[in-house]
Amino acid sequence: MATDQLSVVFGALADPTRRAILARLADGPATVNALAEPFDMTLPAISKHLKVLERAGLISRGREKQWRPCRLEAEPLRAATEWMSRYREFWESSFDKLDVHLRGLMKGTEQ
Amino acid sequence: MATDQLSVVFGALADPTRRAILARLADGPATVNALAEPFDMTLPAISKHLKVLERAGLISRGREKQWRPCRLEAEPLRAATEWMSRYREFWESSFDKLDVHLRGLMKGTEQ
DNA sequence: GAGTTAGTTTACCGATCAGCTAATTAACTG
DNA sequence: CAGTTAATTAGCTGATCGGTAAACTAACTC
Repeated sequence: MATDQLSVVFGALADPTRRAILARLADGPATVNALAEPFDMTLPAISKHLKVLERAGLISRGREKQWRPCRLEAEPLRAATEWMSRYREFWESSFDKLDVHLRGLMKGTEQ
Repeated sequence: MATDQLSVVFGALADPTRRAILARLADGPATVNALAEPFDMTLPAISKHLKVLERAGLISRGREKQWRPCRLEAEPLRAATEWMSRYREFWESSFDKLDVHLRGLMKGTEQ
């Protein structure tokens, strides 16, 4: 996968297990075992998913005794949302959609 | 990659070439060759990227003489944005961030 | 029909991904 | 210290990804 920030974030979100982990963390920090519990998957697999999320900046990890609690870091989602917001006008209404389309045509013909 | 709609959309966005193609299509429909022009990449490579975008529902393709014009279909971005909006409160302000964190702790201790 | 333009398909390649098992590290507990 | 709990690392596998070159299809043009 590409290594630019946006690609890494979108890539991290492109997996239902990882999205579910983020959803769980929205309720507060959790240990790796707690995060793994709902999934029919080994702990190393979860550990890898967490590493992907960490690389994307979507979680951070602490140290507390023998636990490494994970916490949600939503900041990268701001950049991702901002990128998508550029296209908002295209889905907000069919009117906008037509409007944008016509503007595109006008630009193409230099009028 | 997982085959659920959200994963396919996020996966399609996790590549700078594909995001650039979408940006180009925001200015209006374009042929495959026109889309390929800015990239130092062969046509089959672009063709594959377009297939990924099409599978995600982010573009549609027509037929006009010997051309297959691509057009932006931003609707899937609505669902993606909606999914992310759940986390908006986590990045909007540090106050909200603290607030949400405290709510999480309270939930954890059953108070 | 021959040639050209637009694009896709096929087959291949090396790299990365998502999962597993087994082994290892780190910290607590008796 | 021995044992347990929490989590990571290492090494393997099969599948997918992103790219290529070569061959092919489809439609237009002379």
